[in-house]
Amino acid sequence: MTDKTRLFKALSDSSRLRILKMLQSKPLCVCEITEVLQLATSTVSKHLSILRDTGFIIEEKDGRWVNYKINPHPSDDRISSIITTLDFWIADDQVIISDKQKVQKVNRYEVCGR
Amino acid sequence: MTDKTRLFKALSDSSRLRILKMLQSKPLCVCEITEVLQLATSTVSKHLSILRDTGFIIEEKDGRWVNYKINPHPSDDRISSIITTLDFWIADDQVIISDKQKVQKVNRYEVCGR
DNA sequence: TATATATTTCGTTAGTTAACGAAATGTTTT
DNA sequence: AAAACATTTCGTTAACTAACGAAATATATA
Repeated sequence: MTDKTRLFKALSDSSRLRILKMLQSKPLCVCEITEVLQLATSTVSKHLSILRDTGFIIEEKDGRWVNYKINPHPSDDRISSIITTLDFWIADDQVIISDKQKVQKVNRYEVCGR
Repeated sequence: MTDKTRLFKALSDSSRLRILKMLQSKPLCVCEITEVLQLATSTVSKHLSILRDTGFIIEEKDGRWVNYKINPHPSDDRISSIITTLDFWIADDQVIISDKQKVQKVNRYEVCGR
């Protein structure tokens, strides 16, 4: 039963829901997500590892950056189901809308390494 | 965002998932659920209040018993969606199968008040 | 090779959650 | 009204989780 709850536990944190919704706009690196969420880098990295380990997202190394994006081919059908219905499940939330706007503007060359 | 995670938090506990699956077989009172899960009555009562408050189940007073059943008309469409796909999401788990067998046999007149 | 940058891992701390038993509440039966 | 039973509420404890900063790892650039 542990593995059954794991999936829901991954979705039980507002930061992780925000990350999933942000990644539905476009792939992002850790420091860009950190900038939007305003959390410590280590905290964001941990959230990303949880979403990756459950299969919601995948990572792609790009030089010194690690880009994360929505998993395009999850092995677990439940993951696909949740990802596709996520728009419906979390509709017009003010925080989510604000995040999406920030995602459009965020630039890793300006944001990172300060 | 708190209310967005609340729904997933409710599903993040194996006891609560077991309860939902049990109630898909038939309505049950607290002591019957307690007998199957082998937890303290107060613990089961707490789990049921969480599932009720999020809208997954409803309670119906029946004399000295309180029967719980799957909410037939949830106001939140996400609840309906989850309930209908719950069969698919948690398929052929050994604990769930065992629970369903126990649910068939359990009898409130034998189990309660010992 | 050394330095700067990006990310992960580790150890710690504060807040949250699930478990329990005891006490309180409510309902039925005597 | 009192006793019996079912359930909920309350207070406590142990386990879990998210947050952080510091240290470790990895890659790019000077």
